[in-house]
Amino acid sequence: MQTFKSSFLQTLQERGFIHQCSDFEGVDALALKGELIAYVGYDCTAASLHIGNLLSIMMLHHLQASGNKPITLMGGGTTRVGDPSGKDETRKLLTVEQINDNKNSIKQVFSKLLTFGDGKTDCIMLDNADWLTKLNYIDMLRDIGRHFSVNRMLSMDSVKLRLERDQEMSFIEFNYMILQAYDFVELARNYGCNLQMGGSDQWGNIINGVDLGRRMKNKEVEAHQLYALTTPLLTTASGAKMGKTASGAVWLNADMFSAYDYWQFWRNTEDADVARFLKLFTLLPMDEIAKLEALQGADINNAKIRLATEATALIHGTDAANQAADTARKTFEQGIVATNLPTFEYPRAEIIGMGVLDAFRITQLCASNGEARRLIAGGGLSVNSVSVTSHTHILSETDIVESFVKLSFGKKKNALLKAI
RNA sequence: GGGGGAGUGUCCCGAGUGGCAAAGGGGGCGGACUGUAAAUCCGCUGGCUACGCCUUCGUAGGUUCGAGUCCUACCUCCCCCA
Repeated sequence: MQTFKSSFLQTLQERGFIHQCSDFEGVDALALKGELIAYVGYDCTAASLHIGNLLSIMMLHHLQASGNKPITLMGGGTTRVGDPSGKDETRKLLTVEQINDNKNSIKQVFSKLLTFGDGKTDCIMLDNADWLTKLNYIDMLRDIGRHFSVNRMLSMDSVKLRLERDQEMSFIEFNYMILQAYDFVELARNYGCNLQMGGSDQWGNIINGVDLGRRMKNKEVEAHQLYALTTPLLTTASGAKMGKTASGAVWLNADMFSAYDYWQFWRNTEDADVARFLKLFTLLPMDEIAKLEALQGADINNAKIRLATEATALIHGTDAANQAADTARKTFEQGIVATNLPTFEYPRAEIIGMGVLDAFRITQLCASNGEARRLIAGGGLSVNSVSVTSHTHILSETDIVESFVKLSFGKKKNALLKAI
């Protein structure tokens, strides 16, 4: 454990953000003077960022809060190439249109946690398509390519692992690290950027940028020392990768993952992870987290509720977070029908006489009749909190309580049929 | 260019003798126990108008009462030689 002088590194350290750094002292000195200009790059492979990316956004937030300048870099150019890090197979190449759509869709999240503008510590957003697409192949080989040793590139994890597993690695992907390294130098040159942060899987790519900066400095480019800082890979205490659920990733955009589901995701955190996540994913002061951390047994649930509400508020706003907390309390603790569950309206006459299989399919709780049948056989479906015992059950007048029928899939997924 | 090998249940890995809706894992989901946790145990993990029918083993044909399994061509990938 080292001690840092700057509040930036102190904060990152006590909250558990730090995995590796190329030079702690150098970063500490810059941070102390408020002269850090740090960037994180974001892939545009999906229409939303997910909680894996959230870690680095939080880091940028702490950076800004400590008086330094953050840069968010959209990978409009690099996404056209595809990052091979941590992937077994080549991903399908996205079209330029898809990438642009994704880029626009992703952008909205940053303003929740970062202040943009023209001021000294205001965040700026850039897109590496602006310079990467203008590169000339021969010039690039001469100016940048000569600084890269293929011997070394082959030894990078992102390449080596592919080769060891006999997995295909195309030339386009092989170039990814060069482009990312170039990004760093480009940002250093034009924006004074001096630090790149990212997940631990990005270490190799980031270091390449640092090295490129040094090599070019000796030659033609007026550049300053560049630094690298990475966060640990996020896993749950039981070792599973963070952020994957049955339906896929935990997205940050509300239209892809509702505030309620997002709240639920954090609410279902394992006991052993609560303190760690409070530090990483909320802005609660450390002494308050210490109090929550001290809770034992079933009281840990209070800490989880706090975690869920705080984390949801950061991304979806305080109102949405409180509403999600409220819905959860009614649904789970009081068994009351909360009306902001997913609701599907149908004429009263149609609901009466509707088969349960249809009802669960219509409300999208079950994907097929077969799935509904299986779950009924296993006691997993219920109507108005009463377990359904037969797949031939027909909804009747008595199932409609104050014009609602509450359908539940397991204990955690609910939907309402509303009679109109 | 020559020789050898591989592609299996649309989540992944992986058995598979001509009778196969296809072994076994992992993951996921549901149930029990709990605290909306973890661990553990049990069940499920192609579709349907459902004791029956339809669609699935790289693609397209063929042999056969019957093909994941045999034959032919093609596609993709890997290894060795040049």
